[in-house]
Amino acid sequence: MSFRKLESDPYAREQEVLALWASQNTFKRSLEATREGPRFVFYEGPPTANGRPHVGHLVPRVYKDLFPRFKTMRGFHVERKAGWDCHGLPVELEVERRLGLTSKQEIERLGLERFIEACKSSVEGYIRDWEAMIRRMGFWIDLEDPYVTYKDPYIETLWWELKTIHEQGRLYQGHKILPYCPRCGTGLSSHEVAQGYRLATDPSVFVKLPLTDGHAALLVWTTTPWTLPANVAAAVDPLAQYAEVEADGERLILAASRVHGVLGEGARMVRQLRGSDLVGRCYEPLYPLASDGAYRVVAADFVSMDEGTGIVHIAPAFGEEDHTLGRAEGLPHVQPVDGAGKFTGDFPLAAGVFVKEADARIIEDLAERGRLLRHEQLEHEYPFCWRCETPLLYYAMDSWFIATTQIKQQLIEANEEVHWHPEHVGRGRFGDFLASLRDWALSRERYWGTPLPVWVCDNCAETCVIGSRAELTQRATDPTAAASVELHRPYVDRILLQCACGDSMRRVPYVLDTWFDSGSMHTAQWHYPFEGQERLREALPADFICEALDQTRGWFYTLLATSILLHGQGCYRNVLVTGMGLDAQGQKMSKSRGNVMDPMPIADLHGADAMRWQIVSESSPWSERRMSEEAVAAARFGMLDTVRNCHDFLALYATIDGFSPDSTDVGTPSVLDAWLRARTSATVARVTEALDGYRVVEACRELERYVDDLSNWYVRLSRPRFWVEGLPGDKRAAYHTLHQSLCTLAKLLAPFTPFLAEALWQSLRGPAAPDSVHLGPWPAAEGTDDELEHDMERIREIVSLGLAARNAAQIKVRQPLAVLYVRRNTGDERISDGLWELARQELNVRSVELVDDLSRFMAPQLSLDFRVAGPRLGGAAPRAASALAGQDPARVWEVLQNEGRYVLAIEADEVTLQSDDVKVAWVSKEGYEVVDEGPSGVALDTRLDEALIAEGRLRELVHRVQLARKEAGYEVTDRIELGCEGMLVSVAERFSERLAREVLAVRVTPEPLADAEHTVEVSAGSLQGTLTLRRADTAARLRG
RNA sequence: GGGUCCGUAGCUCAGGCGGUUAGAGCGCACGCCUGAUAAGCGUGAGGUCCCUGGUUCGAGUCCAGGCGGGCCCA
Repeated sequence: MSFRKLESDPYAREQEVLALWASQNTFKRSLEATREGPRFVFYEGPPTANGRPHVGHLVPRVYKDLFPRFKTMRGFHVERKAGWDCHGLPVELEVERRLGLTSKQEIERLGLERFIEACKSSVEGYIRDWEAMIRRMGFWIDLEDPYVTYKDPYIETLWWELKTIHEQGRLYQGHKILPYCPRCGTGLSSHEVAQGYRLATDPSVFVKLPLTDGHAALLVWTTTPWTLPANVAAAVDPLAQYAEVEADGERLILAASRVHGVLGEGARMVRQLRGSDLVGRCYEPLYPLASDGAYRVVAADFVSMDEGTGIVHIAPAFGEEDHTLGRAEGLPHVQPVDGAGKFTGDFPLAAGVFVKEADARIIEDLAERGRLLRHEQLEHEYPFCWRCETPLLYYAMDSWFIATTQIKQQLIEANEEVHWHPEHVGRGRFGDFLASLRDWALSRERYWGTPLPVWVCDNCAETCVIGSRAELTQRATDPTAAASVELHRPYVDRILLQCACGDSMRRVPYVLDTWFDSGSMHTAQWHYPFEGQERLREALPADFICEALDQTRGWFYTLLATSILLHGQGCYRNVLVTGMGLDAQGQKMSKSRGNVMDPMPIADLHGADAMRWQIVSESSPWSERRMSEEAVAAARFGMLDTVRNCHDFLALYATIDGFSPDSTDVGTPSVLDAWLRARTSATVARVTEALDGYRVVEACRELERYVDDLSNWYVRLSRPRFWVEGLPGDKRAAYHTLHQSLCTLAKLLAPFTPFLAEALWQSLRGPAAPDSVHLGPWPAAEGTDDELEHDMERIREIVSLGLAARNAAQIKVRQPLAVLYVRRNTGDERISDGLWELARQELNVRSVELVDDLSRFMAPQLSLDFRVAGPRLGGAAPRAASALAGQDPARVWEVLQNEGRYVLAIEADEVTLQSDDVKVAWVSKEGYEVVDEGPSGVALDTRLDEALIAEGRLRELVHRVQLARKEAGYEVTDRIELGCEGMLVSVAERFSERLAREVLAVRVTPEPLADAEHTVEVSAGSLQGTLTLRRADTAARLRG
């Protein structure tokens, strides 16, 4: 058994650990080892395989690795199946860019086969990038058996799901107004639209609609002038007050409450009328595109009085409320815009022009015809396509829906059972979303996605939903082709089904919203129900899922919705929501902003562990975090290197002494050892409790405090114990304690920094121990001792005050002092001698004494408080002040304390001072240095006598020799011969034995060595002279 | 406009049952230590706890309103 220093280069260290894990198959074995344990079910939220991973993606992934590792060490079986989300518009867009395509027409011209295959290879490429990142970062997830949403078995499960939903009567085809991307040529679901709201500048126009029966015109307002050609009605609130006013010689009608806001002071009231008075009246169309029944005033309940004119322009083709109203009112449907968002020939003024670009032309036309009151620019939030940034249009479209509103109550109830971390996401953001739930618009008119398994008869319009490949084969006109067809467009589109009517059925041209793919992973990852029935039963619901906040309406929702639909229950118990990863400037990291950071170079420079530690220790999972190389470096040097140093300290001496961790002789533990054991146990307890409650930062803070105590107290104070020759009981105890502590620390760090933990473990473990820290059990908290922890804290406080006193007195620690007086605090009596001894050593004082108060080490300094005494004494105040300065302050203070007053003689006069006339400042008396900080105070005796000075010189000399040894490059075990000269001789002779022992000198001579290997001049105060050194074995060789 | 979180030292963040003098780490300054040495320790400077008002003997903390920022929704 031999210890070695840990590799200090993070890259090299982590590569060694990765190689170890690979060769020993550690991850798989950790799963096998827990096979019989209780399950802790984890679901992997599949990364979208459409971009390289950046550091922002690391945030949830660190937690997704941390908790499974923790639970595994706690004995749970934590299966971790990887997953890849492969379909969707983003993939298509990327491929379009790569192939230089810009529209659906071009894709179809190219041929769907080539397009789909390009999508496939694009996805595969990104999966490989992700795999490389996951491996490098040490994330343990089974990459060899992932679920892949574009593979046929996965799709087959989705088909089964849709058929099941269809059989529940919850899959329907509807005609609804949907946000539509004219560039992508497809409608978007509400959660997709949610991704793309942005501040935009649009025209804001007020348009006049002259009534046919009178001289006034209705005033309407819109921010989408391009919808005006499709106007067929104007809606008013029948219960609201409207006003006919005259402004600039025109008669206008608008809501009474809007007159001031829209027209300002200049409008003159002509008459008041109710909204219901207007209903049914007709107006001159702006563009006469509609047939009968249009261009009239209708009543509606959604008319807002907060903005606009209180009269709403109605275009049923372009608004959901308009559409509903249009149906109810029997208004004609005017649709002058085609699928690409361009005006058709029905509207010659702007035929072929993209609607948003036609705004200016329409405004100009209306102005020329005197129909425009005014127009301006308005900044507001407007939805854009979340991938291609094209402004969305609201369009009446055919679409397939899942009637999720039917299961709204179940969703809400299931959500109440979920433990959200933080709680407010589940309550607020997610809860609100469920409360205002809408049906799920499922279909997309695209190519790279799960095909909607719906076939419709060409002849009789019979509809058929297919739920499996077997069913497809059975119903197909060509069963052989159907049996092996790839379940993607265009291949599957070629499969025709036999209709009962004798004609053939054709698949509808839609693919699914990709969120249905990933949201179905609880079921589709097992290819259920065709396979994996047992596994589904075991793994529903998940105990733990974790993704970033932006998944709230995405994955978190679609998982829950499909689970309720298919299994009648929710599918996750704990959700840990992480904040977004921002760049160093606080900007959200995104491809379009161009501020993404590649994790790999940072990992190679500072280590995956440092990145992991930085992420988990800095702030709570759900807070946003700025990612930067500097922050990672800080984690590395602040925490990880401190741990490494503690280990290397042990390794240095353990190697010299041949210490074996397996020896059963634990030596004779000191109070310091007892304290570290107690401290370790307390840390285990606190870290465990914090992780059980998903409070990660709290766990990290505990570990940081512990590592600080270990390094800056235990190791520092224990150093002399390791310098002793041989292996006495105290030294063995120190080895055992430090070794045990580091082993426990390795286990505690394993979920956080798995590489460093493993490297520690490999160095420290005995032959009987598990061959990976990740295969070992989580440590148990045994033997805490609150009283001892508390006493040590008190000792550290006293040491800190004592050092502050030395600092103030400017006496270095190397100079021994006689005594430190400590003002007694409650509980100080019970502190053991061993602890007091630590304080003596650390402060280099002969004794530490408890006293009841420190006043005898201090003297008062008195001065007149002019603010109090001035008004009372008037002109006498300055003379009183100088008289006071001439008194003995101690006596004045005593009298003031005892009698409350002091009589000052000033020339022939006398002045009586009261207690509050005098300001007092306490200063240390000559020969003492007092540091008093509220409840704790100490007084250091700074007086030196001959013996102390001599001791100080010895310490100085030892220090100089040690420095010289180091400069000479000697090993810590090398014996030396030492030659002293000049004023060093007297010190060396007086303390020859101690000097020799402390610097490992076999011989100390009172003159310079003749054949010295190293010579240094010493000049430290009165200590002047030359030191000469030579290694003893060199000396022996020379003599021999 | 609605929901939600956040605003504390130069930076990153704790604290948040109301209670002496508001903390930590990093950075900075000064010093110490030197057999962990490309380490370690101490001390110090540095704060309008976003603002305004309220409750209270007392508010960083509770309440109301506002300002600023993030995310989500409309």
